[in-house]
Amino acid sequence: MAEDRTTQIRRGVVELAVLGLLAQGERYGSQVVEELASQPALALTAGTVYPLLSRLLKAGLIDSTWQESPVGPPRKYYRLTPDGFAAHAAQRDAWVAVRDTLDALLKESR
Amino acid sequence: MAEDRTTQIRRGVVELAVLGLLAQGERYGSQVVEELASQPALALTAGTVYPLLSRLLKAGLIDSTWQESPVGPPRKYYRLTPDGFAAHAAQRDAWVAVRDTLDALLKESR
DNA sequence: CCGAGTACCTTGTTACGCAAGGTTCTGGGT
DNA sequence: ACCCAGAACCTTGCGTAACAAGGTACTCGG
Repeated sequence: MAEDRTTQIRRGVVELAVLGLLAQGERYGSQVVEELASQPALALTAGTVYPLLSRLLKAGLIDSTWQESPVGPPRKYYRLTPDGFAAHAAQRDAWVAVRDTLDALLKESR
Repeated sequence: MAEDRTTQIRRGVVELAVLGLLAQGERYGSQVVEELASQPALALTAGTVYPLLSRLLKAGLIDSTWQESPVGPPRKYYRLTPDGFAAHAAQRDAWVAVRDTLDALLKESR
């Protein structure tokens, strides 16, 4: 496959994106996929999101409950735990630090 | 090893950081390591930088020449090729897109 | 009762970040 | 002459993540 180097930039930011989304309120899996896939700069797929949700569940940063759907199979809703909110805050701070550092570095090379 | 989740945020951004640094002018390996290690938000080590430089060399994004050092063994200076400058510009654009998308997403959850 | 649509998740590949280890070269001290 | 400290280079091995592709299950309409 051709190497899409810009893909690399997305790496490491995905988890924060999911935490940020769930910090706004609970969502079910496909919904998370849909919202993140609709952002061209992120372009996430189900194959990325579901394993990530599993990992966050196992880490105790989110939990989930099944709820009926009016139009199809039941949906698994995910929401942040207290640990999840803490992780979200910590990662957001780390993000800001990296963002500012990189922006400063790129500014020099204009 | 304990999981440093903030490490993940650095992922994918390292290459752009090196390209950005070399876009400012040529540098030798240890110098790149030093400058990037001194940024707490990046905290890169030699074990990360050298393999990355090798990869960039092989990809033709940078090239290198040996130069004498006044104080020790010779130094290998790296600089961007035309392809490297193009990659730098492309990745910078991708970075801006991801950065803005993520910032917008995080803003919602305040 | 079967196909279309919705929703869930797993498997396999590839590649990266990083710690740890290892080599080579230079100059200074004895 | 010799050795050692230090500067500079790079490689190996491990863990983990992103993603494509594939697979399962439930619901409803015809």
